[in-house]
Amino acid sequence: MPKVESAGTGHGEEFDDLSCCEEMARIFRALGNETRLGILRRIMEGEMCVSEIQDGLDRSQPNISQHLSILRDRGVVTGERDGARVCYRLADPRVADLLELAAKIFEIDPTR
Amino acid sequence: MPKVESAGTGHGEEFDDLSCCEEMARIFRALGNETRLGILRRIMEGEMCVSEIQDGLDRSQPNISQHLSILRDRGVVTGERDGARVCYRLADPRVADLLELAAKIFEIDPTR
DNA sequence: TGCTATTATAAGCATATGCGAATATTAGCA
DNA sequence: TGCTAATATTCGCATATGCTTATAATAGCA
Repeated sequence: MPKVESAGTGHGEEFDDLSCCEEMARIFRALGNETRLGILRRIMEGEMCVSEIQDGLDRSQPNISQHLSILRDRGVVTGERDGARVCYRLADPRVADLLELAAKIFEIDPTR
Repeated sequence: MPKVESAGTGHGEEFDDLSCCEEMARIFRALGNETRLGILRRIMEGEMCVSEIQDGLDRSQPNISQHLSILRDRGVVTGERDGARVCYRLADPRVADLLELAAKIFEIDPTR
Protein backbone atom coordinates (compact mmCIF):
# COMPACT_ATOMS: atom_id res chain seq x y z
CA MET A 1 0.00 0.00 0.00
CA PRO A 2 1.59 3.21 -1.14
CA LYS A 3 2.57 5.88 1.27
CA VAL A 4 1.16 9.30 0.60
CA GLU A 5 3.10 12.53 0.79
CA SER A 6 1.48 14.87 3.23
CA ALA A 7 1.28 18.64 3.25
CA GLY A 8 2.79 18.96 6.72
CA THR A 9 6.07 20.53 7.67
CA GLY A 10 7.69 17.50 6.17
CA HIS A 11 9.30 15.50 8.92
CA GLY A 12 7.56 12.18 9.37
CA GLU A 13 5.07 10.20 7.38
CA GLU A 14 2.46 8.32 9.30
CA PHE A 15 -0.40 8.26 6.88
CA ASP A 16 -1.36 5.91 4.20
CA ASP A 17 -4.40 5.48 2.03
CA LEU A 18 -7.53 4.25 3.69
CA SER A 19 -9.02 3.27 7.02
CA CYS A 20 -7.29 3.44 10.40
CA CYS A 21 -9.40 6.58 10.46
CA GLU A 22 -11.97 5.21 12.86
CA GLU A 23 -9.26 4.31 15.33
CA MET A 24 -7.80 7.80 15.09
CA ALA A 25 -11.26 9.27 15.31
CA ARG A 26 -11.89 7.46 18.57
CA ILE A 27 -8.80 9.08 20.04
CA PHE A 28 -9.82 12.53 18.89
CA ARG A 29 -13.33 12.05 20.17
CA ALA A 30 -11.81 11.28 23.55
CA LEU A 31 -10.03 14.63 23.38
CA GLY A 32 -13.11 16.40 22.10
CA ASN A 33 -14.73 17.15 25.41
CA GLU A 34 -14.24 20.10 27.70
CA THR A 35 -14.15 18.08 30.89
CA ARG A 36 -11.72 15.51 29.53
CA LEU A 37 -9.38 18.24 28.31
CA GLY A 38 -9.64 19.78 31.76
CA ILE A 39 -8.68 16.44 33.25
CA LEU A 40 -5.74 16.11 30.89
CA ARG A 41 -4.54 19.57 31.70
CA ARG A 42 -4.56 18.74 35.37
CA ILE A 43 -2.76 15.48 34.77
CA MET A 44 -0.18 17.26 32.64
CA GLU A 45 0.96 18.94 35.84
CA GLY A 46 1.94 15.53 37.12
CA GLU A 47 0.47 12.30 38.41
CA MET A 48 -2.73 12.92 40.28
CA CYS A 49 -5.48 10.95 42.00
CA VAL A 50 -9.16 11.27 41.17
CA SER A 51 -10.12 13.57 44.01
CA GLU A 52 -7.21 15.88 43.16
CA ILE A 53 -8.23 15.91 39.53
CA GLN A 54 -11.74 16.75 40.58
CA ASP A 55 -10.62 19.85 42.48
CA GLY A 56 -11.03 22.81 40.22
CA LEU A 57 -13.16 20.98 37.71
CA ASP A 58 -16.76 21.68 38.53
CA ARG A 59 -17.94 18.12 38.07
CA SER A 60 -19.27 15.32 40.22
CA GLN A 61 -17.04 12.44 41.24
CA PRO A 62 -18.93 9.90 39.15
CA ASN A 63 -18.67 12.20 36.17
CA ILE A 64 -14.91 12.50 36.56
CA SER A 65 -14.64 8.74 36.88
CA GLN A 66 -16.70 8.21 33.74
CA HIS A 67 -14.47 10.54 31.78
CA LEU A 68 -11.35 8.90 33.14
CA SER A 69 -12.79 5.60 32.05
CA ILE A 70 -13.09 6.89 28.48
CA LEU A 71 -9.55 8.30 28.52
CA ARG A 72 -8.23 4.99 29.85
CA ASP A 73 -10.15 3.00 27.28
CA ARG A 74 -8.59 5.04 24.45
CA GLY A 75 -5.12 4.73 25.89
CA VAL A 76 -4.77 8.42 26.63
CA VAL A 77 -4.16 7.99 30.34
CA THR A 78 -3.24 5.16 32.67
CA GLY A 79 -4.31 4.67 36.25
CA GLU A 80 -2.49 2.87 39.01
CA ARG A 81 -3.98 1.96 42.32
CA ASP A 82 -2.25 3.30 45.40
CA GLY A 83 -4.19 2.14 48.40
CA ALA A 84 -7.68 3.53 48.27
CA ARG A 85 -6.65 6.00 45.63
CA VAL A 86 -5.97 5.63 41.95
CA CYS A 87 -3.26 7.78 40.45
CA TYR A 88 -3.61 8.83 36.86
CA ARG A 89 -0.97 10.03 34.44
CA LEU A 90 -0.63 10.56 30.72
CA ALA A 91 -0.12 7.24 28.98
CA ASP A 92 2.52 8.99 26.86
CA PRO A 93 4.16 12.34 27.63
CA ARG A 94 3.77 13.33 23.97
CA VAL A 95 0.05 13.66 24.60
CA ALA A 96 0.96 17.00 26.16
CA ASP A 97 2.83 17.93 22.99
CA LEU A 98 -0.21 17.02 20.95
CA LEU A 99 -2.42 19.34 22.94
CA GLU A 100 0.12 22.13 22.83
CA LEU A 101 0.56 21.78 19.10
CA ALA A 102 -3.19 21.97 18.60
CA ALA A 103 -3.36 25.09 20.77
CA LYS A 104 -0.64 26.71 18.67
CA ILE A 105 -2.14 25.79 15.33
CA PHE A 106 -5.57 27.04 16.23
CA GLU A 107 -4.29 29.99 18.20
CA ILE A 108 -6.24 29.13 21.27
CA ASP A 109 -5.66 31.69 23.95
CA PRO A 110 -4.69 29.93 27.19
CA THR A 111 -5.94 32.86 29.25
CA ARG A 112 -9.50 32.49 28.07
CA MET B 1 -3.05 33.71 35.67
CA PRO B 2 -0.15 31.35 36.32
CA LYS B 3 1.30 29.19 33.61
CA VAL B 4 1.43 25.52 34.33
CA GLU B 5 4.36 23.25 33.62
CA SER B 6 3.31 20.38 31.44
CA ALA B 7 4.55 16.81 31.32
CA GLY B 8 5.34 16.94 27.61
CA THR B 9 8.70 16.66 26.00
CA GLY B 10 9.34 20.13 27.26
CA HIS B 11 9.46 22.51 24.37
CA GLY B 12 6.58 24.95 24.45
CA GLU B 13 3.96 25.91 26.95
CA GLU B 14 0.52 26.56 25.60
CA PHE B 15 -1.63 25.69 28.52
CA ASP B 16 -2.87 27.58 31.45
CA ASP B 17 -5.34 26.90 34.17
CA LEU B 18 -8.96 26.94 33.19
CA SER B 19 -11.28 27.12 30.20
CA CYS B 20 -10.28 27.46 26.57
CA CYS B 21 -11.03 23.75 26.84
CA GLU B 22 -14.33 23.99 25.04
CA GLU B 23 -12.68 25.73 22.12
CA MET B 24 -10.02 23.04 21.93
CA ALA B 25 -12.67 20.38 22.37
CA ARG B 26 -14.55 21.70 19.35
CA ILE B 27 -11.44 21.29 17.25
CA PHE B 28 -10.87 17.74 18.44
CA ARG B 29 -14.49 16.83 17.89
CA ALA B 30 -14.07 18.00 14.32
CA LEU B 31 -11.18 15.55 14.01
CA GLY B 32 -13.09 12.82 15.81
CA ASN B 33 -14.93 11.41 12.85
CA GLU B 34 -13.84 8.75 10.41
CA THR B 35 -15.13 10.55 7.33
CA ARG B 36 -13.61 13.88 8.29
CA LEU B 37 -10.25 12.25 8.91
CA GLY B 38 -10.57 10.60 5.53
CA ILE B 39 -11.23 14.00 4.01
CA LEU B 40 -8.22 15.48 5.75
CA ARG B 41 -6.01 12.68 4.60
CA ARG B 42 -7.05 13.29 1.03
CA ILE B 43 -6.50 17.02 1.39
CA MET B 44 -3.08 16.39 2.90
CA GLU B 45 -2.06 15.13 -0.53
CA GLY B 46 -2.68 18.61 -1.84
CA GLU B 47 -5.44 21.02 -2.69
CA MET B 48 -8.52 19.21 -3.91
CA CYS B 49 -12.07 19.95 -4.98
CA VAL B 50 -15.13 18.32 -3.45
CA SER B 51 -15.70 15.71 -6.13
CA GLU B 52 -12.05 14.68 -5.95
CA ILE B 53 -12.25 14.43 -2.20
CA GLN B 54 -15.33 12.31 -2.57
CA ASP B 55 -13.55 9.78 -4.78
CA GLY B 56 -12.39 6.95 -2.59
CA LEU B 57 -14.51 7.96 0.35
CA ASP B 58 -17.69 5.96 0.23
CA ARG B 59 -19.99 8.85 1.05
CA SER B 60 -22.62 10.89 -0.72
CA GLN B 61 -21.86 14.36 -2.04
CA PRO B 62 -24.13 16.07 0.50
CA ASN B 63 -22.44 14.13 3.26
CA ILE B 64 -18.99 15.23 2.15
CA SER B 65 -20.23 18.79 1.95
CA GLN B 66 -21.66 18.59 5.45
CA HIS B 67 -18.37 17.36 6.83
CA LEU B 68 -16.42 20.02 4.93
CA SER B 69 -18.74 22.59 6.43
CA ILE B 70 -17.81 21.42 9.91
CA LEU B 71 -14.10 21.41 9.13
CA ARG B 72 -14.39 24.92 7.69
CA ASP B 73 -16.36 26.16 10.65
CA ARG B 74 -13.64 24.95 13.03
CA GLY B 75 -10.86 26.46 10.96
CA VAL B 76 -9.33 23.13 10.04
CA VAL B 77 -9.66 23.61 6.28
CA THR B 78 -10.33 26.49 3.94
CA GLY B 79 -12.19 26.41 0.66
CA GLU B 80 -11.76 28.66 -2.33
CA ARG B 81 -14.09 28.82 -5.24
CA ASP B 82 -12.62 28.14 -8.66
CA GLY B 83 -15.42 28.37 -11.14
CA ALA B 84 -18.06 25.83 -10.38
CA ARG B 85 -15.68 24.00 -8.10
CA VAL B 86 -14.47 24.71 -4.62
CA CYS B 87 -10.91 23.77 -3.77
CA TYR B 88 -10.13 22.80 -0.24
CA ARG B 89 -6.82 22.76 1.57
CA LEU B 90 -5.59 22.53 5.14
CA ALA B 91 -6.02 25.85 6.87
CA ASP B 92 -2.55 25.29 8.34
CA PRO B 93 0.03 22.75 7.15
CA ARG B 94 0.75 21.85 10.76
CA VAL B 95 -2.62 20.13 10.87
CA ALA B 96 -0.86 17.32 9.03
CA ASP B 97 1.80 17.26 11.74
CA LEU B 98 -0.90 17.07 14.36
CA LEU B 99 -2.45 14.01 12.76
CA GLU B 100 0.92 12.36 12.26
CA LEU B 101 1.92 13.00 15.85
CA ALA B 102 -1.32 11.45 17.06
CA ALA B 103 -0.74 8.41 14.85
CA LYS B 104 2.74 8.00 16.31
CA ILE B 105 1.69 8.41 19.91
CA PHE B 106 -1.15 5.95 19.66
CA GLU B 107 0.70 3.61 17.35
CA ILE B 108 -2.00 3.55 14.77
CA ASP B 109 -1.11 1.27 11.94
CA PRO B 110 -1.55 3.13 8.66
CA THR B 111 -1.99 -0.13 6.76
CA ARG B 112 -5.15 -1.06 8.61
C1' DT C 1 -16.22 -7.38 61.30
C1' DG C 2 -18.09 -2.64 60.97
C1' DC C 3 -17.21 2.07 59.44
C1' DT C 4 -15.39 5.54 56.40
C1' DA C 5 -12.94 7.26 52.33
C1' DT C 6 -12.09 6.73 47.56
C1' DT C 7 -13.26 5.27 43.17
C1' DA C 8 -16.19 2.81 39.72
C1' DT C 9 -20.44 1.32 37.47
C1' DA C 10 -25.26 1.39 36.05
C1' DA C 11 -29.77 3.42 34.79
C1' DG C 12 -32.45 7.05 32.85
C1' DC C 13 -33.04 11.09 30.36
C1' DA C 14 -31.82 15.25 27.45
C1' DT C 15 -29.00 16.90 23.85
C1' DA C 16 -25.67 16.34 20.06
C1' DT C 17 -24.11 14.01 16.10
C1' DG C 18 -24.34 11.59 11.64
C1' DC C 19 -26.69 10.01 7.76
C1' DG C 20 -29.99 9.75 3.73
C1' DA C 21 -33.20 12.15 0.90
C1' DA C 22 -34.84 16.15 -1.07
C1' DT C 23 -33.97 20.69 -2.50
C1' DA C 24 -31.43 24.98 -3.19
C1' DT C 25 -27.56 27.66 -4.88
C1' DT C 26 -23.74 28.90 -7.93
C1' DA C 27 -21.19 28.83 -12.22
C1' DG C 28 -20.41 27.86 -17.07
C1' DC C 29 -22.15 27.47 -21.52
C1' DA C 30 -25.29 26.87 -25.68
C1' DT D 1 -32.55 32.47 -20.86
C1' DG D 2 -32.42 27.42 -20.39
C1' DC D 3 -29.60 23.49 -19.27
C1' DT D 4 -26.11 20.98 -16.83
C1' DA D 5 -22.39 20.32 -13.46
C1' DA D 6 -20.71 21.14 -8.94
C1' DT D 7 -21.53 22.25 -4.33
C1' DA D 8 -24.37 23.57 -0.27
C1' DT D 9 -28.33 23.43 2.81
C1' DT D 10 -32.42 21.62 5.10
C1' DC D 11 -35.29 18.11 7.24
C1' DG D 12 -36.23 13.98 9.69
C1' DC D 13 -34.76 10.20 12.10
C1' DA D 14 -31.55 6.86 14.42
C1' DT D 15 -27.67 6.51 17.33
C1' DA D 16 -24.08 8.41 20.38
C1' DT D 17 -22.75 11.36 24.13
C1' DG D 18 -22.93 13.58 28.57
C1' DC D 19 -24.95 14.46 32.89
C1' DT D 20 -27.38 13.31 37.34
C1' DT D 21 -28.74 10.06 40.70
C1' DA D 22 -28.29 5.88 42.89
C1' DT D 23 -25.53 2.10 44.03
C1' DA D 24 -21.53 -0.95 44.04
C1' DA D 25 -16.77 -2.13 44.78
C1' DT D 26 -12.20 -1.58 47.00
C1' DA D 27 -9.05 -0.31 50.65
C1' DG D 28 -7.64 1.19 55.31
C1' DC D 29 -8.50 1.14 60.02
C1' DA D 30 -10.80 0.75 64.74
